[in-house]
Amino acid sequence: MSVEMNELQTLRHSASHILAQAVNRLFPEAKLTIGPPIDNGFYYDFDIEKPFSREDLDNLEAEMKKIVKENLKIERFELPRDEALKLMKDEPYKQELINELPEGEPISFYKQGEFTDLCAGPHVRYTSKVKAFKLLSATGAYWRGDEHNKMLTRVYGTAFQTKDELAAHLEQLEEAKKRDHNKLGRELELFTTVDSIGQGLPIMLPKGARMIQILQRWVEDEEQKRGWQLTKTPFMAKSDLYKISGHWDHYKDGMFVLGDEEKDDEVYALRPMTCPFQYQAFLNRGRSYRDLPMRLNETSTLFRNEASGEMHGLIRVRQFTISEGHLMCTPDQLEDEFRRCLELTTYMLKTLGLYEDVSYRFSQWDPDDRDKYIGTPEQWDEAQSKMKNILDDLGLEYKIGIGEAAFYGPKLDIQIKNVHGKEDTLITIQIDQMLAEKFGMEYVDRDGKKKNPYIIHRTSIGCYERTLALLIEKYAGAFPTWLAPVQIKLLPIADRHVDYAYEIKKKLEAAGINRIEIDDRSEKLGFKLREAQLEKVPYMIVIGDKDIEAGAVSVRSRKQGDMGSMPADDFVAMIVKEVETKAR
RNA sequence: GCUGGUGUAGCUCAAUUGGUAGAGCAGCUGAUUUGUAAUCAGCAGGUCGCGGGUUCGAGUCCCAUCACCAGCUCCA
Repeated sequence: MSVEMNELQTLRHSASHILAQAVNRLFPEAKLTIGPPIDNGFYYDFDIEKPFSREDLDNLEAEMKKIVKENLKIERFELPRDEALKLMKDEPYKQELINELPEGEPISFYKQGEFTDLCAGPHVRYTSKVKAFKLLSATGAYWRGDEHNKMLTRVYGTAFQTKDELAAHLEQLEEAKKRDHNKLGRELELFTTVDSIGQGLPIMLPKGARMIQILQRWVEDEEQKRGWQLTKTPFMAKSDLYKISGHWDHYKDGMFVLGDEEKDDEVYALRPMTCPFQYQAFLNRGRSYRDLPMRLNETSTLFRNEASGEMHGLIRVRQFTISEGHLMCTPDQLEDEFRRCLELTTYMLKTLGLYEDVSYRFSQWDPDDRDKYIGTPEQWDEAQSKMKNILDDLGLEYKIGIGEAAFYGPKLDIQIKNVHGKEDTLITIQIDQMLAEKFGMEYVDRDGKKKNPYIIHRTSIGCYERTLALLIEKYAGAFPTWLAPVQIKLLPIADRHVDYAYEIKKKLEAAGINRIEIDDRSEKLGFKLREAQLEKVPYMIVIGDKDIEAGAVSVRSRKQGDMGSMPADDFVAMIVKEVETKAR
């Protein structure tokens, strides 16, 4: 971390030390842990009885300003291990860190005024360099990111070279909040939640449900074109099924189990994944190599009993619907089929306008955490090297995520960041050579021998709820016309114009455009237009005497502003074309 | 699950040291019939998230619980 640190990171790192110094002055009982720079700022974790309040943060910020003003020199020095431990005798966490430094590695410290911290550096040379900073929040975080460890108090802050940059960043944070799908999606009446239904169980309102319907129809049609066959499988199964798949051993905490294992003869569970259900379609009869590749897709509703603190709007929920798919193939079909799965997701992402926003993660198992996975190290090596070859052949740029694999195999995860910068998996394509064996899935090969197929688990568009959430944030609610729950708002100026508005609506509907609203309230036109703008409608059509006379409509587009008057038929043709091409 | 924060009308927010809930917008009913950010008048709307407790009296204090938000951990 030390060597590659850029100027801004160095500045932020020093800001975190200034924060630690301020904490030392105002809360001398606090124990120091670590305080690195991060993407948009820095944090520092403290072990302290009572977590910091907003008021505490304000006081700390004031103290930090003092330290900056004191213009302390920041000096580096190194110590042998025994002296380092002695210097940090009141800092148990620092001692733990010192003890873990490998023999021979220098143990470096940075000193500014009365404050000294164990640190690899580098830092700015004087505290006065850190002029523009702000403490943002205080939250809990486990020591070393392990939930079995003590929870520390983490202070998040940010720092910039100049006050203007800081102000711009803070404004950007405010702007981001306005795009937050969880706020916007509720305001636009796409979804809501209800206390009595429970956490992570959103209600899709008509507009949100309509959007999901549009996406789903598009996805199912596109997949069908590409050789996928739709299945419909049950939402629940006996525990027997999950015992075969390994879910019972590896995923039970994440499942909603119906009944009591101790008392009941049979226990059911809602499905957390589609795999073992969809495999039954393959198992329906004997298969030969001629049946492969067998591509099965399903618009699949899943249930996962997420921990209560995990739920977040439409991004993390307990019931969701995924564009699921499982593909059974021979070893020599694997690469080509994997590529085709990736092409499909790329097509989906490009059409949605999210392609530029994603990054790729090659999620591998963690050999040191064997309990989390089924299969042997040899099987994992094989599956992972297969996947690596495919990814490298495709020339895909990816990072590696150790311990991020599914319990049955490695994954290519397509990651996306939400409006707050938090990353989630949008889409995943996985290679699995373990479950086929567990389920006795076989095909007869050319040589007359029975073999287990490779299975690709994949989604094309991800789960609809999460994808919708990202779309809300991407477009700030102003969806492309093909996706908009209301595409056209018709605004008659006076009552005598309402009939004509209905005529235009009929014309549009005859052409297959049916997401139309007529606002026939007796309000001033300006007011109606404002309302339509707040609803982020792509097209607003004003209808008055002149329009009726000319058989025209006055069009105001969200993108192009006032487009003037055009013949009604021309407008219909324009919209039809726009929706067909999914133009943004 | 953990740490912290927040719950008052559909939305945004008020309510003195504890004294019995109010405004704007939205909604509804009339009137108005309008060409680009708010036409006028009236009406209705809340067991202050839910449940206990303290008190003569609780939106306000205490306990418990549910939901929402940020972060951690976990994950699509």
